[in-house]
Formats: sequence, structure tokens, C-alpha cells
Amino acid sequence: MKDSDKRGEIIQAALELIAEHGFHGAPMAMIADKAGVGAGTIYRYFENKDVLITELYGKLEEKIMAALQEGYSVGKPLRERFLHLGTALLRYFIAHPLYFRYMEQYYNSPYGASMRRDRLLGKSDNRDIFKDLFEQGISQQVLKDLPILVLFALAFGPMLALARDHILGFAILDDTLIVQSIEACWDGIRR
Amino acid sequence: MKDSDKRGEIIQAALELIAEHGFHGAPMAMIADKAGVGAGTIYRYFENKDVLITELYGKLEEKIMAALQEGYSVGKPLRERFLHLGTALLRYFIAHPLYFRYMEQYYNSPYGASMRRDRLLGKSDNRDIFKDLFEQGISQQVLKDLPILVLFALAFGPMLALARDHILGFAILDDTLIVQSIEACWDGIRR
Amino acid sequence: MKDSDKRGEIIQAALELIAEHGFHGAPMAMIADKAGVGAGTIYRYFENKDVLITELYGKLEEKIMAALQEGYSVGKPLRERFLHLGTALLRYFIAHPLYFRYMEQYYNSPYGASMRRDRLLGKSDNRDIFKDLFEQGISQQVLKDLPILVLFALAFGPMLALARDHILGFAILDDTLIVQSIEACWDGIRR
Amino acid sequence: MKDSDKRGEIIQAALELIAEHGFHGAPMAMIADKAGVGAGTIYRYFENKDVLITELYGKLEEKIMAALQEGYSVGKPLRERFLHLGTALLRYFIAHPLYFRYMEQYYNSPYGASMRRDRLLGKSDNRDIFKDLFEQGISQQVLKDLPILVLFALAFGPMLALARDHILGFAILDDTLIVQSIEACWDGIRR
DNA sequence: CATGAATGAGACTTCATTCAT
DNA sequence: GATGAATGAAGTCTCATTCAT
Repeated sequence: MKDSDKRGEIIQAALELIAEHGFHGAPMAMIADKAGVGAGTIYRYFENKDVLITELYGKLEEKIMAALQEGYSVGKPLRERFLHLGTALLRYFIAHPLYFRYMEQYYNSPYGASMRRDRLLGKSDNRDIFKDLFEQGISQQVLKDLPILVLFALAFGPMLALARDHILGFAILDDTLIVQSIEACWDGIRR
Repeated sequence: MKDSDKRGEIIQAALELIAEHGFHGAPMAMIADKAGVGAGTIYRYFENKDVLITELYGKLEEKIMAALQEGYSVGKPLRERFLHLGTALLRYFIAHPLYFRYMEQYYNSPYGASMRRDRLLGKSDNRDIFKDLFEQGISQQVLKDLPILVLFALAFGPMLALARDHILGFAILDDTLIVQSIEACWDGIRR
Repeated sequence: MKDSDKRGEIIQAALELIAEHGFHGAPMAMIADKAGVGAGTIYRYFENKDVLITELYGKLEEKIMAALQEGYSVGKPLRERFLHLGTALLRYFIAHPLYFRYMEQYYNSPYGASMRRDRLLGKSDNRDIFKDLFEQGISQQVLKDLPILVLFALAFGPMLALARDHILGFAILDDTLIVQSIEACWDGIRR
Repeated sequence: MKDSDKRGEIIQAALELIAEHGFHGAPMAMIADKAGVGAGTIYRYFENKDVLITELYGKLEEKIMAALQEGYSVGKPLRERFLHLGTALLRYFIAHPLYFRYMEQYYNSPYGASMRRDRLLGKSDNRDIFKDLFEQGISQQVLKDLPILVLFALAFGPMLALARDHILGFAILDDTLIVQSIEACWDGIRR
């Protein structure tokens, strides 16, 4: 409990600071401060800054996957399933802007590239929920017959762009717009 | 010519190093080294690192807009115009991976956010070519009646994701796939 | 004690180096070296070089004011009080040549000018001991009826010049000469 | 003529910049710019920055000595001669604040100390006009029997302090005050 | 276990001086 | 002679990481 406690404080502090100021605007000392622990203490829980950053990313990803699976049923029609996942993802990011901004930073950095590389080479792990959906869609001839990665791009590219626009205040996505946008994404990938 | 020489070397070195290692993985000393000039020389051409970074971004943007306009005619049908622009953009990024990675870094950074903010507040400048296209499409009821920003997201989100995937080696986009992808983007935005 | 330790070492090193070589002849790295600490350590105690410089000046000023007040009594005649303060000041500088040279540097620099400006605009702080003396002298018609600043110049100008001459080895001020000099200063300001 | 021209421009530019911003606020490039010459050109006239600085000081000193000698007659009484020199000096500095500020900077710097040292060891050169005055004053028992250096301090210390106060805007010395101040200096040195 | 003071490598930037034109 | 672009040493300051307490 105690252990988990400090670890959690550190992760939360890192999340907030990095999401807001970027990796380089969040020195370890500042993270420690915000977490209410000594600077050296971080190193008892995380080997170094890189490990902290990577682990935090993993945690956020888990949370998101859990959120997406809520109310998700593989029994429903593909379109419905996609709309569910898409709107859930967009809503989740909008509800958790810190998560989004952190993950975006991570993704657009050497970390992100090597993570994706690792995943392609085997550790496909979690994003399977989408992969399954797309593969079924292709084999059922509901989706365009394009490489999975292209479908990913067509589906997630707009969502991430929209989330960013909303969070940076460039656009305001209400529920109607969210649904319309995800439907448009569906139009992009469906036959 | 002389002047252009050093200035060009510096810009090229900055482009390569930042595209590959990010802003923080490209110290001024390293840029100077790669450019084959003294460390202080950079400061004869650029007031500081920020200015260098911003100016380089502007240069790349100009080049891209020029490439897009090649062969572009406002007289053609909307769909054709969109396909032209989309494939041209995607091809350009694939042909110039350094440009793409540099611009991506810029975009996902405080620089990018403030630049976009500035543009929203008046300096609409160059991207008008797309804005015009979208506005016409809406008024002619060819495109979905969504906010311009959402159309931007639907159109560019996938393109950027695809360019990234290709450049990082996760996918290989041949010409067929490029056209198919852009057509899919069109499906996303058209009514 | 521990804290005082490093902080004190840094201040002492800065004092010695700056007194001897001037602000620009005393890089932070040299100060750190002389203090026996790492270069970055200085910044734990002083936000930047300016702060270090200013704080050190304040410390020295305090010490001097304390030394002047030793044995000083407002009950004694004006002349005696002036001679006390003058000889004490001159002796103090001669006994602490580093202090003098440091303060002189500070005074003759942008720091000094802005400090004096600040003081004129309210923060009259410590030097009041002299101001009081001069104001009483004027109102009792013992001193010349000149602006306080002129009396300051007449009194301190020679003292500082003498201290400098002594410290640079151009003159040797023994106790007799010190007293004679201060008496001469008195002749300059008295009616 | 040409030669003299550039040399003069350089000296004037150095004077203005250094007087206002200090030695370290006046880079060679800035001096060259203000002088309207190339940076390298300065080195055709002055071996390096130190030489430029020192030579400029010498020039200013000459000008001052010339100004003091105007209307000065060794035939007049000592007091009158002193008042003449003192008021002339003070007026000169007030009329030429750049000269004063430059000379002050020079004096309070390693340059100044070594210059004075050199002078004590033989090169007494110009300041003889005051030395003569003080020596006569002592032998005629008009002045206090103190070392020449002490008389210098008593006489010049206040003048320099007053000039500084005036130039920095802390005091306003009108003609009456100038005369009164110099008379007070006389009171300080006379028997 | 936890701390946080200390470290020093390394980042950005300035500027006196040189030298090819 | 004159120029000013180029240089690189040196200066200030930051921060990930360690280690004595």
C-alpha cells in the first residue's frame, strides 16, 4: 500500500507535468516535488526517467483499452462495434485531456517509434480489439480490402486530430459532432 | 551564392538531425559540425535556435505548397481536385521523408500549437487551397456539412498517419495504395 | 552548520575572486572551483550570478554598518561622532581590503547605480546613521548648509579614495594619518 | 586625413558605447558598426581592444588637462588657483558626461590600477599641475602638512563623487553649488 | 527505505580576433 | 588598405542521477 502510494503519486505528477510542459519541461526534481517525495525516491521505483515515461504510457494505454471494452460486444454488427469504439475513444480523450496529451507526446518521439516497431515484431498485445474488428470486416467484405495499417490510419488519424483540436481549444466537439465524425470515419473505411 | 552556401548547409544539417533525433537530440554544436561550420557561425544566420527551427519549418511549408499547386486547377471537379492534392501530398512526404518527420516534430510541439493558434486568429495564409476546396464542397453539397476543422481532420489525419507509417517502415505505400487511401479519405468527407 | 558551510565557501570564493579580478574575471566555474564545490552547486544557493553578487554586497554592507555602530553614541558631540564613524570606516576598509574592493566594484557598476536609485526612492534603509548626523549638523548650524548629497560627497569621497590608495599600496595609512585625514574631512563639511 | 578620420570615428564610437554600457556592453563589432567601419578595420588602428581602451583614456586625459590649463596662472594665489582648477574640473565633467563615465570605468578596473602603479614608478607626467600646487601649498604652510596622496584624496574624492551624482541624476549641481563644493574641498585641505 | 544536496556533463550563446577577398 | 564572415574558446545555467545521512 505504502509502496503503491508513492509510486502512484510519482506517476500522477509525471503525467500532469509532462502532459502540460513536455518531456523537457518536466525535470525529475519537479516531478518529485509535485509528487511530494524526494528526488532520489523516484529512482527506487523507476530505474530512470525513460523507464518512468514508458511505464506511464503503458498504464494509460491499459486504462483506455479497459474503457473501450466497457459495453463492447463482439456479437453486435461491425458498424455498431466500430461506432462504439470510435466514439468511446474520442470521448475518453476529451474527458481525459492529460492522458491524450501525454500519449501524443509519447507517440511523437523516439519512444513511440520504437514501441510501435516492437509491437509489429510480435508483441501485438492489446490493440487486438481493433485488429480483430478490421480483419473481420475485410473477410466479411464490409470494409475496404486494404492493409490493416491503412485501415488503422483511416480510422484513428481523424480521431487523434479531432481530439487534439478539441483539447487545444481549436474546436469544440459536442456529442453530435463526435458521432458524426466517427460515422465519417466509418465511411472512410467501409466499402 | 556564397551566403546561400553556409546558410543552406546549416538548414540542411538542422533538418537532418532534428528529423532524426528531435529538437533535443540536435544540439547546436552538432548541427554546426554536420554543416561543416563553426558553432558561432550559425548565429550569424539565425538569431537563436528557435528562429532556426521556425524558419526551417516555414521553408518546408512553402516547398510543399508549391508542389501541391503544380498541376492543380480550380476548374476541375472537386473530387478530382481533392485526389490530386491528397495524392500529391502523400507522395511528396514519401519522397521527402526528412521533410515529413521534421514538420511532424514541429507540429507536435509548443511551436506548432502557437503557430496554429496564430493562424486561426487571422493569418490564414497558405493552407487556403484546402480551405477553399472544403468550403466549395460544403456549399455545393458535395461534402458533408461539418465544420471545416473536422473535414481537415478527416482528410489529413489519415494522410499523416500513413506517411508516418511508411516512413518509419511499418508499411510500404506503392502508388496503387496511395490512390486507394486518398479515395478512402474522400469517402470519409463526401456526402 | 552544514548549509552555512557550502554557502559560506561560495560567498567567500566569490568575494576573493571578484575583489581581485572584477565581475568578469570571476567566472562561475572559477568561483565553484575555489569554493571546492561543483559548478552546479552554486545554483542551489543562488538563483544566478546577479543574485550572488547582490546578496554578497548586502552581507558586506551589513557587516560594515554593524562595525560602525560599535561604540557609537548619539549622545556625543557631532564632531566626535563624525570622527568616530569616519575613522571606524577607514580602519574597517583597511582591515578588510577584500570587502572594500568588492564593494567598490559593485558601486561602480550598473548594480550600484540601480541600488542607489532604489534607495533615493524610499528604501533609505541603513545609511541613515550618516544622514541623521548630517541633518542634525545642518540644523544645529555646525555643518555647512549644503544638500545632504554634497556633504556625503565631501565626507566619503576622500575616505574611499584613501582606502583605495592604501589597499592598492600607493600609500600607507597609519593610525595618525587616518585620524588626520578624517579631521580634514570634517574641516571640509563643517562651517 | 583619411586615416585620422577612421581612427577618430572608432575612438568616438568606443567612447559613447563604453561610457554608456561599460566595457562588456561594447563589443568590438558594435563599436565598428557605430563607427561606420568594418570590424577588422579597428585592428588596423589598434592592436587589440585593450590598446584601444587605454589609448582612448589617454586622449581624454589630455583634453582635460588642456581644459584645466586654460586661464590658469601660476602667478595667482594658491586658493584662487585651486578654486580655478577644481571648478574647471567639475564643470568639465558635467559638460562632458561621456568623458567622465568613461574615465570612471577605466579608473575602476584593472586598467586603472596598473596605470596608477606605472605613474607612481616614474611616469608622473601630466598631473603635475596639481602636484606642484599641493607641494607649494605645503611648503608655504597654506595647506595641511599631509602626504600629497592624501591631499589628492581630499581634493578629488569629493569632486568625482559629485560629478557622478550629477551625471547619474541624483543631484543637480548649479554653478553656485559647484563653487560652494570646491570651496569646501579647499577647507578640507587648507590649514 | 527515503531523502535531497551535490555533481558535472552538456546546452545555448557571445565576442575578440583572424584572414580571404 | 578595408572588409566582415567565420571561428571557437569560454561563459552562464540546467538537470538526470548518485550517495551519504
